[in-house]
Amino acid sequence: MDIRHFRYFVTIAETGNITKAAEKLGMEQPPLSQQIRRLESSLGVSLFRRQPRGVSLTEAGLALLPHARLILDLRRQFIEDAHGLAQGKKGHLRIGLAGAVPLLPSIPFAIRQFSNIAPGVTLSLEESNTPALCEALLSYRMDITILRPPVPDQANVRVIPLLDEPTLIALPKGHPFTNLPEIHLSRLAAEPLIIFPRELGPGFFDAILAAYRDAGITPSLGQQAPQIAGTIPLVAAGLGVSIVPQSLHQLHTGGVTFHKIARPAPHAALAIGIRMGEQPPLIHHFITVLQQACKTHMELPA
Amino acid sequence: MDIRHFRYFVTIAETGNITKAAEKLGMEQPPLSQQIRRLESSLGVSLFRRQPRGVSLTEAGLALLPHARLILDLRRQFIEDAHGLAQGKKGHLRIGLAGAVPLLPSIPFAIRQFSNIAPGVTLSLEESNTPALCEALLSYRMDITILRPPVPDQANVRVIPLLDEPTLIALPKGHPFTNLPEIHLSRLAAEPLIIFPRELGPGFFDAILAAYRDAGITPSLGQQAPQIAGTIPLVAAGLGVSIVPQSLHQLHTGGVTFHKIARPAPHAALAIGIRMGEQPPLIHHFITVLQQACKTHMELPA
DNA sequence: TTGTCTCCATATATTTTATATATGGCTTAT
DNA sequence: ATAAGCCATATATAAAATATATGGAGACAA
Repeated sequence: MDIRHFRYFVTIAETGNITKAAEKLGMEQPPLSQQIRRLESSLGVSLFRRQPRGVSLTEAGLALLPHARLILDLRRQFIEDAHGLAQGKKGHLRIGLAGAVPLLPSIPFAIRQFSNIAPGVTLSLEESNTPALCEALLSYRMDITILRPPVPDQANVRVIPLLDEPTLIALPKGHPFTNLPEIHLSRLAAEPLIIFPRELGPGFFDAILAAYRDAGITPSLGQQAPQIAGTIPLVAAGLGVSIVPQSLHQLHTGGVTFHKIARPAPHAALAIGIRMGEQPPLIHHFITVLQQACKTHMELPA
Repeated sequence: MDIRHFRYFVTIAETGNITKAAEKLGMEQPPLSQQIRRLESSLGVSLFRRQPRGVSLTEAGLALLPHARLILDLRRQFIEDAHGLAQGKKGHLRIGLAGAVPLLPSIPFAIRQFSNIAPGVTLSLEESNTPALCEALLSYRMDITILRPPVPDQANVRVIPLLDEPTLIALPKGHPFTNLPEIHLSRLAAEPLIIFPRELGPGFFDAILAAYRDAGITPSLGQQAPQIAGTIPLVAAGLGVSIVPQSLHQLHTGGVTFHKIARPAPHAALAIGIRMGEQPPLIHHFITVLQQACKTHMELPA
């Protein structure tokens, strides 16, 4: 009982004539006769009545015909689904986002755009830190990530630069520098720096430290926040200042003001991370949409 | 994309290990690897990720797996249905009944009993005259008939005697003979005989005529009724008398009384009619139930 | 009725296809 | 470092479906 047999059965039932059915099936009559007989004997039922001018369905055949059609239909659907998945028109994408990435307008924009373009694709989003994202990626719990380079194992994760986000200084409300149009890092020498821990975001951490160094000072490290957005409440509490990606200015939690940084200012790099060597069409599409969105969306009002 | 491939796919997905899956499938590992690779290339999707310690489903594979399971299930159901049909446990039976047969208690009784025994079988009933039943039988519009022999083409219809039903005389209400315990046919010589036309029921017709002849008289033929039960209103209208199968006494249409016939009395023979040479289990079962019901149900109160 | 035509069944040969066997390479575990 | 597990490849074998050739039974027309 193979797919082939279902097709034979249905075609013969439709033509009522083994010879013509064979022609329709692109084969000769004897093998078709043989296969149908074999099918009937294996099922233990006669599907057709052999008549002088052709064949006609028996009661059993009539009863089973819709069932056979259904199976053929489902098989066709299966194959179509597979092709859809192959072309990235259908499927599911598990997206991992580094801290505060959803606050960056171009990312949600790109995601919305992608779901419009590929309505057959379902998405799931998860926010985490860069090392955890890499691990999830490599253990196939995620399909694509937007992270803050560098990544722990360059060998297995392919990193595609996406954009460089400017950073802002976050000051507690009422801080003396609040009125300055832009602040040079050197003026922060005396303030404890609240920062996202290096092990959770080495790229961002190092960029900030490098900027301090370029400004000729060494920051006094204050408390650490387990998430990038978590630095804001600490600043609001007066525990120090922080350097954060520009997108965080969208967090309208009272008690904190954001300020431009005079050059040299650190940048928060964002990149796409995918498994090395892989690039299914679904992921490829998504990357294209992301890059496009980041190019056209040169947004981020200060 | 064959049934086999679906099974391979599902089994590998379940074991996560091609070698073990092959064992489970009763085959060796290389052909299984080969078939899955062929399947993947024909679908254009990778179903599995080859990993050092086995294989794991890709997103596409995960998405397609339930679909494959469904198809395998439906195929199994198909085969089970076919076997059910083969054994007469499932299916449909188109039953043709000669005129007034449903009035005979043992027939509906048998039908009810059969639907209890074989709940998977659906039944359809149709009442018609014997020649029409035979034709429907031979053109496969019916599967089994209960008719009044003889039948037109003995060659193609197999007739299995079922029972001999006594007949009654139907008199218009108030007829002088109404009070007699039983009536000899000879006393009906003067009464027009309302009868079911010979072309629609030769067996019954001839049996009545033979009884008249045996009684030494010739009936004066009155109006004909297109159905056996149709004779009753004609009798009630005073157009004559009629000889009817005993079961018709159940028709409580006013204006007619039924009376025993003194011997020699005609009998209305009932028989099962099926297509010559065929006897699917479903029909065989039904015949058995019918015969049993007619034996135990030696009913028919006068 | 006879001849012819249509259509299915059977028999044999051929080809295709799947499978088994043997082996190699890669990765993980001990 | 060595062994074990697992998948891939190559070749050979076996099984299967199919094509070709032919026969037979019934239907239809003359």
